[in-house]
Amino acid sequence: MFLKLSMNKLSSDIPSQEQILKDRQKGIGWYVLNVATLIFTIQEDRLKILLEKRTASPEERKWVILGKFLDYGKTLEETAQSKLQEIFGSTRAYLEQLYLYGDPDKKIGKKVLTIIYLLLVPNGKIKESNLQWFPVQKLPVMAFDNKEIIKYGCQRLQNKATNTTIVAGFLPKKFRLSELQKAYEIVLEKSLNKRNFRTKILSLGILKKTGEMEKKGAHRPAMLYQFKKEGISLI
Amino acid sequence: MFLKLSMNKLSSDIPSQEQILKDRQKGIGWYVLNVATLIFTIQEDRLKILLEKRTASPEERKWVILGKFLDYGKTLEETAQSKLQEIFGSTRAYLEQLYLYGDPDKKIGKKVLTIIYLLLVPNGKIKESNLQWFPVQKLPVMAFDNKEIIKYGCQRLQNKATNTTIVAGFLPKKFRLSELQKAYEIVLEKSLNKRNFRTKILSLGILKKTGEMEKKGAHRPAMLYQFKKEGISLI
DNA sequence: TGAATAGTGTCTTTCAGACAATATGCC
DNA sequence: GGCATATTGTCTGAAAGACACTATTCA
Repeated sequence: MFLKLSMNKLSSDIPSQEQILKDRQKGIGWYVLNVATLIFTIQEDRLKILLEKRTASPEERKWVILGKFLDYGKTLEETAQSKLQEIFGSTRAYLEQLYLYGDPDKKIGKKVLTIIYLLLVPNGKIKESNLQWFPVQKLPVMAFDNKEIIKYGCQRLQNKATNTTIVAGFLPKKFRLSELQKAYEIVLEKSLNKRNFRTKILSLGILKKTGEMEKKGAHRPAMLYQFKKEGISLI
Repeated sequence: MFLKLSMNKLSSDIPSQEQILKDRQKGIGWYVLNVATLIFTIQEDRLKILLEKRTASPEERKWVILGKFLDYGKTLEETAQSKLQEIFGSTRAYLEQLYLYGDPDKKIGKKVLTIIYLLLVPNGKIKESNLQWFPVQKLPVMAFDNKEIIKYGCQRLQNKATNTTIVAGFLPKKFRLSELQKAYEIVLEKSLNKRNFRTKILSLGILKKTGEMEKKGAHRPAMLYQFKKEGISLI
């Protein structure tokens, strides 16, 4: 039955059974690639990650990292970002490749590879209902080994935050220096000295005043800054 | 013809044509994974990389990065290291995953993914004749986009050398401090102050004296050091 | 005027960088 | 002794860290 199917629908961009069998002889496996996205944001002064609830077994009702399989003709980045488009209706985000997992299930030979992407978004509203933000300090019951993957992602984020401006990915385009400092403090999980933070960040010459002030609350208004160029810099 | 073949040899660890076609409908592609290894060493006070000469077209006689396709039941690391075993008869090396390339050939949809691994080996003898060490400053004519990949690998190596002990991967287990300094100088492409280098590296507390001295040449003998633990540390 | 956050002055400690001296082997 | 590399002493200036002060808004 399925042989008929394969004859009719064989398209140029999919491998033939013949090729796969030949490759098997030569010790070459065929795989699907799961593009997994660790989508982080800062909400309520906490680092949060976006997760999805499983509706099918196995591990039904447990939570998982978002992911999407790679399709022919798409790049990895396009695939990772298309997730953002679905969820937020926007693709403004910092995006970075983290790690490819390819550990096989020794018994059957696993046919799924997983590439992890790190995405930082300014706090956004979710359009889908099966998704939810969770503080990384307080994750729900997670399926498979997803908890460890998140831990690894947090670690990389922290390392990167130590010597780059990566946390800028959490902020709007224009921001107060105290907002930037707060973002660092949340990610690094330690408080910073205001005087030293401001001196350091301004001495790098990567920020510029917008000229606009933000008046909010019963206190002195703050200058709004923005980065001179997109992307992250070393600090 | 090949349908018959597929019926006879269908094994449990390879995907069926039926599954691949179903996946195609759902926007899921199937790929082979090339595990590419950037194998670096230091020879004659230069950073060198191990390359292979192509014997088939296209790009015949041009040089390429070493690589091996991932097979079922193997891990990525195992695959990368098996290359070392073939070449040097040993797998002692520093190994680190760098980057997954998945940019498609827009016309046909590329079916090969490439994961780049970085490997540092102490200067070793090659068993195979179609391989050759090349200084990274003086690469031969290279096939495809391999030159850019090597450039990227060198950059990552340099970045990593700036704040870790990664260059230890080039040294034998026991070494002189001046050897270690030399390795840093070659990778970072700048000379370092002897006094400051020694103070810094010793203050980290990651090295210990072996008690052995190396007498070589008409000068004061040097203490041999070794790392307290395997792997790389921050500096 | 007081509460709250923005922004600055300045001292101390630490560390990177530079230069130079002494130590110990072999010939 | 002379050469070559190993090892150590010490000065200087820049940056990190800590503490305390002044500035501006609103209620």
